[in-house]
Amino acid sequence: MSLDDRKLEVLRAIVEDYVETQEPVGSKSLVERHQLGVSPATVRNDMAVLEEEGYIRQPHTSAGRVPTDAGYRLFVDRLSRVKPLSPAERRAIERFLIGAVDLDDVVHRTVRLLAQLTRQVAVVQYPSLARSSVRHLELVPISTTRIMLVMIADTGRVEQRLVELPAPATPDDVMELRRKANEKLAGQRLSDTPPLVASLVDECAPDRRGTMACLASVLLETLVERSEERLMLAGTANLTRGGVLDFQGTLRPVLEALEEEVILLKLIGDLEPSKTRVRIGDENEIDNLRSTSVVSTGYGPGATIVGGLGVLGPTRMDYPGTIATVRAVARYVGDLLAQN
Amino acid sequence: MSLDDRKLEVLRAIVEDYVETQEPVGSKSLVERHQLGVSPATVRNDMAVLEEEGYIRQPHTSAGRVPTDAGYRLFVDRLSRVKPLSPAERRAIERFLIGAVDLDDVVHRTVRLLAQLTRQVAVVQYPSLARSSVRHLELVPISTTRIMLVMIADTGRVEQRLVELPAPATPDDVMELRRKANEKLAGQRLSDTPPLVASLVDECAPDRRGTMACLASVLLETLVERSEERLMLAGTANLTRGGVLDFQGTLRPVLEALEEEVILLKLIGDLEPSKTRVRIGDENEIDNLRSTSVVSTGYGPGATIVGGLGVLGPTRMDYPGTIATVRAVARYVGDLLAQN
DNA sequence: TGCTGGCACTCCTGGAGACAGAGTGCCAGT
DNA sequence: ACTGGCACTCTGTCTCCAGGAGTGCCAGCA
Repeated sequence: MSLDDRKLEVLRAIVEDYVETQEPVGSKSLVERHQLGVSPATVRNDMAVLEEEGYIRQPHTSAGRVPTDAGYRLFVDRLSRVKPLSPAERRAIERFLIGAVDLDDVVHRTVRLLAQLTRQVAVVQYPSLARSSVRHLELVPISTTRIMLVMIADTGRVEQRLVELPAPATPDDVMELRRKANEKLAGQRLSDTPPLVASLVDECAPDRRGTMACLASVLLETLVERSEERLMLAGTANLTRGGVLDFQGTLRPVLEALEEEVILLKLIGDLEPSKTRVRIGDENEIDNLRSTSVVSTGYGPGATIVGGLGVLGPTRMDYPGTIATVRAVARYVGDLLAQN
Repeated sequence: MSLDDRKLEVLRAIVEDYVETQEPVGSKSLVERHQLGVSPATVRNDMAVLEEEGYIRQPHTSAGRVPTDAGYRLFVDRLSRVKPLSPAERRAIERFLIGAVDLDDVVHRTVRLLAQLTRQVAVVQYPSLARSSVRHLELVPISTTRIMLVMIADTGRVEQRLVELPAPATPDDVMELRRKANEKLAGQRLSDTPPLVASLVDECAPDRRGTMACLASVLLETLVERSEERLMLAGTANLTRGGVLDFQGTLRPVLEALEEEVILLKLIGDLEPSKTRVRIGDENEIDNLRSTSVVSTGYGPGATIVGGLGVLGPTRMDYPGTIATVRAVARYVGDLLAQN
């Protein structure tokens, strides 16, 4: 009982109409709005099959049909035509992103741009430290037992940590560590640093080795273990678009989920391939987000990926348009980072 | 036609009941729940006067009364009894805030704590740079025409800026500027730095003065003019508490306003006195927030104030409790900063 | 003068019933 | 295999009708 072409066409029409009108779509209006070349009765038969197969459902008897999560999935995988960005959108992206002075600025502009273009909630992850290389390390003594560690990554990300030393260190100690650490670590991926830091201690004069080892271990811990992901959110107001109709009842759980950085990272932080990923409704692992869809992708200079970005909205969303926008923005951001 | 004590007592009772039940309160239930010592009929007369004076109103004829913004204002100014925090709340504050390692961490914990305790939207401003002193300046050459400027303030705030130089500078130039700048600026308020930077250039050897002046001016511009306020938000999910009843219809405009940092800064950034400030409904200058109330106060180590924090919720809020919580949290945060 | 009980009035709320509209499922016909 | 027709079902909306809550006013009482 496979679906023939017309049935797929009917599904496509249902999805498109429902996304646009937000109302269950019936057989009659369907043939009126699309050139299907058949009568409503025929469409009804097709619909019955599609419902049987689980791609659409009726909110109640004698109402129109609404796509199910599976229906959207099929639509995204096989039916959606690529929707190229309008020139206006392209221009908007460029205008918005050029003139960014900072990594902070880039992320900030990007997330707002995404929210505005897709009219949904946008999330942008800062370039992941784990995927960055060390450009420079700076150690600033604050007191004898406290130093400020500033790391500048090649992605433009700058992290600072206040490091509490277990034992006092002289400024000379700190400066030596600073010099050595930069020699050893500059250009290295952050994830490769642990063995390097260890070897760094070995090269010290034996009488200073104790202090240095202690310093270095704290440094290491701070760099690697406390290296957090950061991200930025925008467009939560877009959740209220379409009234309380989306998000079955309340958008409370959605807002709650959006407050948890861990959750957001899970959503956009699957950076394996450079493909755009779409999670629809129940495909989300987070219970609070079962009524939403997430479109996410990785970005980075050239082919490497350093972070993720994406948008979140109701399952009833314009998938082709959203996917196109997310991809385009990710590419522009990548280019921007590459120039740096 | 001034209000006698009993009328004020009636107003207080109305506010308290309405805040609790979220339903218009009538004369009968009022005398049942409060020991007013008079009959419902008398209370009705008082209510008529209170309505006349604009402190309460009826949603419709023959419904109970609801406080107006003016009513809440009077309540806050003259009627609310101080509500001391419960021991549980005090403990929650302490437990939440000790163990913060970072300024970032402090702000992060604080904003979540505030949101959780007040069950409203919380906003915490980072210590304002304008009110901070320079502890240390670090200049890291990235290339000949780019340096990374890192400023560490006494409040623990760390800012970095990528500075684009108009002309190439040697590492020696940069190091000299770094040394001189630290000598001159350490311990100074950021707002006092401009003349100091100018004098700094004068002390340079004449042949380097050109480069240095150029460097210094960029430095100055970056430090002072691009010094932005930062802040953190939490608890937006709390806006959905109480259904769509609060926020006349939609909370859309509220969410929109909360996305604008400028607006948030206006809300909590009036740091003149160390008094807690309450803005009720229409008292807010932002149109989108006319149906909300904001309780804000300044915080800082000791008596000085370096930043603001506060919460935002429906005008129908527990003012005494919220005020007490905001004050207490601000004091704890101030103490925490003072220890640093 | 100030408080109280009583009473008529207003208005919201919720349930019941009626009706139009939209959409379906099925069946017989082409 | 598709189509037109028809009966059926369900929703949404409207109206109507009580029930209830609360008020405003008035006359009586301390």
